Amino acid sequence: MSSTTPQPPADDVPRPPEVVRRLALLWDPPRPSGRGRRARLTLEDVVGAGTAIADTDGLDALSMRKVAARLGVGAMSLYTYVPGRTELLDLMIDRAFAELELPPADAPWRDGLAAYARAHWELFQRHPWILQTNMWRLPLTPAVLDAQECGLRTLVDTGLPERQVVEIVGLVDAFVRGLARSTVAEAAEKDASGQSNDEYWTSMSSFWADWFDPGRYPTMLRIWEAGGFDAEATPFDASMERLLDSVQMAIDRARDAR
Amino acid sequence: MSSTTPQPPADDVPRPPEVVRRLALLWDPPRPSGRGRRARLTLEDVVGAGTAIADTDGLDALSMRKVAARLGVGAMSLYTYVPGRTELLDLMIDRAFAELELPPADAPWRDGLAAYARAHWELFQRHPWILQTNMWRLPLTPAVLDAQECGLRTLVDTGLPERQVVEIVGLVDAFVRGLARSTVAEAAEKDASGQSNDEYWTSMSSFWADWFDPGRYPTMLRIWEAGGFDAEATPFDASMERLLDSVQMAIDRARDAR
DNA sequence: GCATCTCTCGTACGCTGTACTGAAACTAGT
DNA sequence: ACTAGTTTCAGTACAGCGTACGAGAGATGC
Repeated sequence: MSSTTPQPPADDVPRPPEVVRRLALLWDPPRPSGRGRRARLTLEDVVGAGTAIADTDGLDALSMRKVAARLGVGAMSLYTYVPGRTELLDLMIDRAFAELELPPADAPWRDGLAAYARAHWELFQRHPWILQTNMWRLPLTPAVLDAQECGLRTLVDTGLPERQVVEIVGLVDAFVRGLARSTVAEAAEKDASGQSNDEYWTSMSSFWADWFDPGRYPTMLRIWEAGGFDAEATPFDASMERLLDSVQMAIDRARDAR
Repeated sequence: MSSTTPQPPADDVPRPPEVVRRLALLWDPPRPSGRGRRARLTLEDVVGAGTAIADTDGLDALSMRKVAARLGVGAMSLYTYVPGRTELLDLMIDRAFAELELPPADAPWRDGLAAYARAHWELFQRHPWILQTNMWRLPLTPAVLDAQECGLRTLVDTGLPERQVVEIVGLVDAFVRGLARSTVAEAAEKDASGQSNDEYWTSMSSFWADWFDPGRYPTMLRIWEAGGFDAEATPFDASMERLLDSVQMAIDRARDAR
C-alpha cells in the first residue's frame, strides 16, 4: 500500500485464524468436560473480576496480573479460561451489554428509540470503561447484536429505507457515546478536585488566566459568560428530543416520497 | 474510594502540577536559548515522526523507541524535546487540528457548520489514529480550541440559546467521529482482505454461517437482504443534511419562542 | 495402579514508558 | 585560550505489561 494512504493499525484487524478464535468463546461457550483437574474458578468469575477492576480504576488498570491477583490466582491461570486479554475484553463488553434493559419489540418507534438511547446512556454511566475501548467497532458478541437488533427494529417498520435505518441508529449511537464521554469526563474532573484539595482547579484556572486569549476565542468567551458551558443539567433529554424530531422529519419525508 | 461508584481512570485526570506542564509546551513554546549544545532535531521533527508512524501503523505502534529510531536517535533523546508520551500525543493532535480548513467567520450558519463537519471528516480520514486516542476529551491545545471556536461561532448568532449552541456542536462532533470510525473500520477490513488473500473474509463468512442465528436477529437479516448494510457510498452527506435540518428546526423554534 | 486429561502457575522473553547518570558539545566570560 | 556554565545526547536500568512454555498437581476412567 502506498505510504501516503493512511492505514489503520493492523493490530485491530485480526488475521484469519484469529477472528474465529476471538469470538468462539462467546458464541460457543465450552461446557465442562468432567475429566481432569477441577477448575477453581468459572469464566464468569474472571469476567466479573475484570469488570470490577475496570469499573473502579478504568481500563488502563485492567491487566491480567491484577485480575489474577483479585481472584487469588496466578496470572497464567487466567489463560485456562480466556485465550488472552482481547477476548477477556470482548467478554466483558458482552456481559455489560447484556445488562441493557431494552424496550419491548412492540413499542412505538419514538418511545422505543428513546428507551434504546437511554439504556445505553445509563450503561455507559455504569461502565465508563466501555468508552475507553479504542476498537474500531464493538465486537460481534451476542448481547451487542441484541442491542443492535433492538435499535434497528424500532425503525424498520416506519417506512424508512433500510439504509437510512442503519444510518439513524448509527447516529443515535454516536450521539449517546459522545455525550456520555463528556459527562464522564466532567465527573472525573469533579472527582479529581475532591481528592486533591482543589489544586486541580487552581491549576486549571491559572491555565485559563495565563494562556487563554479571549481575543482569539471571542465566541467561547461569550458563551462562557452566558453560562452556556455550565452543563450541570445534562442536556441528554433535550438533545435526544431534537434528534427524535429529525428522525420524525425523515420518516415524514420518506412517506411523502412514496 | 468506594467500590460501588464507577470511577474513571485516574491516569486521564492529571494531578495538579501535571495539568500545567502538560499544556505548557503548547501554549508557551520554548525559544532556543542559544547557549549550550546545538540540538540535532526540532520539536517539529519529533512531532512529525510520531504523526508519520501513527498515520501508517496506528496509535498502538507509536512508541518512544520507534519514534527515536525513525529519527536515528536514542530513545531518551526525545525527552529533551518532549516531557513524555502524553505530551507528544497532545502535540500531534494539535498539529493535526491545525491542518483543518475551517470555514470563514462570515459564512451563513448552514454552510459554515457543514464545512466545519466536513473538515473534521476529512481530517479523521487522513489521521485515523485521532479516533484511537482514548482520552475523555481532546486536549486543550490552541488548534483544538480554534476548531471549537469555529464550530460555536457558526451558530452563536442564530438566536439559539448559548447552551443549545454548545449541545449542537457537540452533537455534530459526535456524529462526525462516529461515522468516521465505522468508515475507517471498513477500510481496515478491506485492506486486511487484500493482504491476507481473502482468508479474512472466508473466516468472517464462516462466522455468519456457523454462529449467526437469523431467528434471533430477524431485523438485521431483513436489512442485510435489502442491502441496507452496503455502505460503499458513505452516508456522510445525507446524514449531515438531516442533522442540519434538525438544527434549522431548533433555530426556528427558538425564534418563535421570542 | 496407571494412563490420561485438565488446571495451576513459576519462569522467562520481548515490549513498553521513563528515571537516573554521565559524557559530549556548545557558548559566555575572563 | 581557557574555564565555567548550560544544554543535548544516550546507555543502563527498573517496573510493568501480555503471554509462550513446560513442569507439576489433581481429578477421572480403566
